[in-house]
This record gives sequence, structure tokens and C-alpha cells, in this order.
Amino acid sequence: MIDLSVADLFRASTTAVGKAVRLKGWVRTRRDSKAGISFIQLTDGSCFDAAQVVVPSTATNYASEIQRLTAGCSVIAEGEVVASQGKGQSVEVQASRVEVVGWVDDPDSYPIQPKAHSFEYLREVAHLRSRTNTFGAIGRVRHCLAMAIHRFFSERGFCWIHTPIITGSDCEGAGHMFRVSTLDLLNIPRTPDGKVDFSQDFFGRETHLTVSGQLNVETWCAALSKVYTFGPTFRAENSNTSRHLAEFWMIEPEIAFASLADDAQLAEDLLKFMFTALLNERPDDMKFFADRIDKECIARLERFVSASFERMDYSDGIKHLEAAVAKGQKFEYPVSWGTDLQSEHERYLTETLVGRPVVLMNYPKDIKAFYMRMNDDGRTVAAMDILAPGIGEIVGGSQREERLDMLDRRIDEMKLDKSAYWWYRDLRRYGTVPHAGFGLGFERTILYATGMTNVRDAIPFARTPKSCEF
RNA sequence: UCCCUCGUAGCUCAAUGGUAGAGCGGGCGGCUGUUAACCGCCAGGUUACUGGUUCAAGUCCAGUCGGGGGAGCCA
Repeated sequence: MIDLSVADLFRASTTAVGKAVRLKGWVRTRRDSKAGISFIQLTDGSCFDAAQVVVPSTATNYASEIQRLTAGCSVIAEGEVVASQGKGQSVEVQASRVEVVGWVDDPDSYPIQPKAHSFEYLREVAHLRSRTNTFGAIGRVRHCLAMAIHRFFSERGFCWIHTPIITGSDCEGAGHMFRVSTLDLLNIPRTPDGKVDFSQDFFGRETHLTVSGQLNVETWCAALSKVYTFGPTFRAENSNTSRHLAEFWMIEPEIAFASLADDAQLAEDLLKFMFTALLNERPDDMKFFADRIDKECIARLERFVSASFERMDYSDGIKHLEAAVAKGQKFEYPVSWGTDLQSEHERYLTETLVGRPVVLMNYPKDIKAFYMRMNDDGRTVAAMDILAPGIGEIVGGSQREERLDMLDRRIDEMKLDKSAYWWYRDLRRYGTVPHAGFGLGFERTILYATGMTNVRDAIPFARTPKSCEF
């Protein structure tokens, strides 16, 4: 008797015929033939497909237990692998014994039924939605992509840097932050002038959850040359859209002795590596997404990995948009050099004009962050966004300003507190070097790969405004 | 935060201001190996909540709560 996962069973297929095996998992459906046979579809999450377990009426618990099995029951099935008489699977398990490990209380209200549920409903039962076809597939796809990311960087000599979740910088500059505090909210200590006395807080200062690992990872880039972060990050923005989470995962590489062009090439190589791995390693799940969620998703990835990204200057992007307007294209918001592109503008460039991912580079300095490197023209910075059809901005990055005098000028221009950046500025004082990096939103990447349309369904437990049930 | 929209059985959805229904799921029975099996019967409802208009409200009006979509912000 050998223990097998369902994936093992199908991998072995007909070579396993005749072997005695044990499967452990959950009942997806049960179908009866009163002639004396029940069919159990058993899943254990190891692959998309369920195994068919055939239980004869001669089983000692056939009437007492087998015929009472409903969706969601957990079972251990022992039996012989046989070639399937039916269609739909190469092999099945002819059970000699099925032990019921866990029953489903009140089967008529078990939330997960063998039918199509809306994603909105499944979010309300997030502790059980992992048992569905869709979310099982998402779980495996998410893992596959995460491992591909680590493999890509490791093979190229990058070190994974575990940047902190809690930060003492309130200068990370990407939106509202979640406060971290152990102060008693009912009895807040005050300074003589009435302000909150954070010197009595846990860290002796004001602290928050990080909104980006970038500033910290730059310090390690200035020593290990090629580094990246991959972890959760937190934004307390009141964003209610299908593309925003309060807690999401981001990949942020940082490379030394590198330009904006190197940065864009790294992003392109990474994305292609990830999607190639996905197509190779999860064909079962991708077939499901193509069948039931988005019939274009496999073709889109195949196109993605074989086509080069379009590279376009921000200024040229504006020219294309203005030309489109002149030809009758309607936008809700006006297009002009110096303003940030609206979603509709980004969509036009990547979906209508190019039809492929677009790397948009060299943005006006006034709409970008202080740390981005000033170009020689004095009006643009070495920033890039990668826009993907259907998703919008998937990558945002830049070459960093490595010249201390230029960095200080930008900090002053933006009226930021120079002293708060003392250690970040030190990197420019001690052996500074041109360097660049970007941030890749992990959940948005999963949407692009699978054809799913809401990031709340691309993460096991979504955190959004007014929602943190699980 | 703003705009739009939705809330009816465990789930997916019907119901012109006039007796709340179907499919799936569940229970029971039938069916000689099924593939989200099939056939029959049965059970299952504070129509999100509060108030209002009306002879009469699931339906119209106001408010509240919740879900979703779009915008902004961003990844």
C-alpha cells in the first residue's frame, strides 16, 4: 500500500495499474448507480483534476456511510489502481475500503456546492473558497509564479533581501500608511504641548507598516549589487477598485551599476520567465482558466513571451495620444505634456495603439517621486511604467538619483524633510553608484496571467476598506 | 472619498403595484459504470434593515447597512 497524491496518480497513469494505493482528500461529488456502485470525485489540491474512486456496494460501510457522503467530506480511500472503464480519466481507484474522516454538518447549507458560484459570494466564504476549482487553480498558479520569481533571480545571482515590515520612516511617500502602535488608545500619553507622545510608544518613535521595501533594499543593493524584495506591503488608501488591496505582495528588484534601459530589460526578462514557467508547469490550471474564465489567456501569454515590449518615451506617448484625439478619438480627460496619464490613456496606448505591453519612459519630473534620476534635459526623470493590455500599470520603476546634490535639490523642491532621509542620503556620500529598480504588483500579474478580473480573487485573503473578516 | 448599480430559498436567478416561483443543492424513492449523471416526489422565505406613500409594496419614496462596477490614488 503506497500513499499517493492525486497528481502522483495521474502522473503515473497506466503504469500504476495493479498497484495498491491510498488517497486522502475531500469529496467533490458523489454519483450513485443502484446497480451497486458509487463514484466519488476526490480532490486533494495537488492538481486540477479530481480522482475517481469507485466504491462497490459490498463495502462494509456502503449503506451506512458511502451513500451519505456529500460535497466537502474528507475521506481516506484505499484500493487498486485500474484502467478506467469510463471516459474522462485514464485510471481510477477501485476501492476496497473508504474511511470517512470528517463529515459535513448540515449538507443542505454547505456553502460550496458542485456548481458555479459567483466570486462575490465566494469572498464571503473565503475560508472555504480554496476548495473550488477556480481558487484551487489560483492557489497553484500563485505558488508557481512565486517560485518562478525566486528561481529567476537566484539563477542570475540576485539575493533575496528581507526588508522590514515595520518602518520608522514616514517618508516612503506612497500614500497613507497603517500606524503601528502599542499605546493605549483610551489613555494616550501627551507631550506638554498636547501632541501624542510617541517616545512612550513601543519603538520610542512613530512607526508604520511599510508601503515599499525600496528604500531599504537600496542599501543592500549598494553592497550586494543585485538584490530584490518579495513580500507583503501595505497601503491605507481608501481605494475601492478591482485593482487595489490594502495588503498586497510586490516584487522589487534593485540593480547596481545599471541604467533605466537595464531596468526595463530586467522587468521584461522577469515577466517572460514567469509566464513561460506558468505555461510549462501548470497546463492543467491554465486550461481551466482558458475554458471557464478567459478563453484568450493562454494565447495572450504565448504572445507575451515571444514578442518584445514596445519602448516609448512619455513625450512620444503624448504625441500619439494627441494624434489620436486629432483623428477623433474621444477621451474624458484632456491630454497634455506634463500631466499624468489617465487610465483611459494608458489603455489606448497598450490596447489600441500597440496591442502589446508598452514600456513608457522618461516622465516629467513634477509627476514622479523625489528619488528618480534627473535627465539631462532638466525636465524629465528616468522613470518607467510598464502598461499591460487589460490591466494597466503592472510595473513602475526608475533609475535612482545617485548624485547627492541633485537628490538634495529634489528633496528641497518637494519640501521634504532632508533629515528624515539621512541614511538614504548616506548611500550617495559613500561610494555612490548608478542604480535602478522597479516594483511589480504580484496580484495584478496573476490577473493578467489567468484572466481573472479582481485582485481580491488573486490573494488567499483579501484586505480591503471595511473588510477583514478572515 | 465621489458617481453608478444591486440586495428575493443554502446557491444562481424569475415575479406589470394585486395568491412569492424555477433550476441547482438537500431529504426520500427509482435507475446495470457514472463524469457538475439522469427521472419522480418532498421540505425549504422576516423579499438586507428602518420608516413612509397606497385599499394593497419584493416592486414606488427616504434613510441606513452590505456587495459589485467605474473614477481618483497606485502596484
